[in-house]
Amino acid sequence: MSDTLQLPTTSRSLPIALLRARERVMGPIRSMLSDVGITEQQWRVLRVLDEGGAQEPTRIADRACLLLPSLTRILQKLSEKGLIERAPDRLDRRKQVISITPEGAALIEENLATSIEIMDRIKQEMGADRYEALLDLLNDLDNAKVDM
Amino acid sequence: MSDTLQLPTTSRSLPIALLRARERVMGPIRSMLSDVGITEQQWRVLRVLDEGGAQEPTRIADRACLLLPSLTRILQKLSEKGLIERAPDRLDRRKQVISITPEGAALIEENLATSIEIMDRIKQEMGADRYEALLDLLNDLDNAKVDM
DNA sequence: CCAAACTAATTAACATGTTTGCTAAATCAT
DNA sequence: ATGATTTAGCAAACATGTTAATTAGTTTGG
Repeated sequence: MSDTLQLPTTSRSLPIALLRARERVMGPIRSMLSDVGITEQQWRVLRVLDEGGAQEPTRIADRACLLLPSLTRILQKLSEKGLIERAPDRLDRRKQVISITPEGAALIEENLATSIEIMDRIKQEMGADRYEALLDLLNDLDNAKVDM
Repeated sequence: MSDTLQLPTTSRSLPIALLRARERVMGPIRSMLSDVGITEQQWRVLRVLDEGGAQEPTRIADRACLLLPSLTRILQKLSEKGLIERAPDRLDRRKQVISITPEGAALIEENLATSIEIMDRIKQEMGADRYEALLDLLNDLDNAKVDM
């Protein structure tokens, strides 16, 4: 397909452009994860636990960009799979402490390289400088105050 | 845990950066739409129909970035609300033709200005040049071939 | 012509997104 | 202290995301 003089409207719509870009990135990652039998969100939770150590659900939700009700269900699934464990917090009985099991850590270990490869392919395809520029702009947008 | 393989921190992780940026943009838009009683996806479908005229579900799904099974349910809801209408395609009886009703068009009319205002605020906050650069990079990413 | 392959749309099943409300526990204010 | 407020987490309800299977209609190849 040759270049068009005018891009379709949807391409200049920020919400849709963000949606499409994310789908493009997540496609290969999701296909990797489906081979392992976990979802994208379950993967994010395991990574947060692997990197940040045992922590409470509220903190996990913040780091993994999940709402607490979603996380509640995800933790139940991960617990059933034997990939995480739960323990009560002794100082604050409202809280729990979630930790990754050896099985969970092994799953991360086995798939980390592939995950990095996928992101590197995208980086190469876009060019490293443009890739970094995109990350900068996305963080800018996240830090923008859009409320009145 | 091995330290030779290190994924980027969340702010330099493209999937998470895309997720956060999108949440930032959609927050105010969702709050506008909840006042009207429709969801973000229902709004996208109505806008596609308003802009592109009557068309078939497959085309709507492509333009609104929705999977066909999701769209099927959304069209049912919009039909119940009286915002769209369905008609059979005379040339190909597998197809339908979906069109927006006057009520649906009125809903768009009443909220488009607010929607544009929200995006303009974000554009101002980021700076117009950076906003446009972001859209360009997102489209780049969408056009990148990440499959092998 | 006709069986095979394909296409459009739907349905089903499971997981998550999102809002709301609830319970229990901790903190605050007077 | 103690009533009001806040915080942590869970559950329910509804909508969408995602994959697989299904139905009905159309096109293709021999």
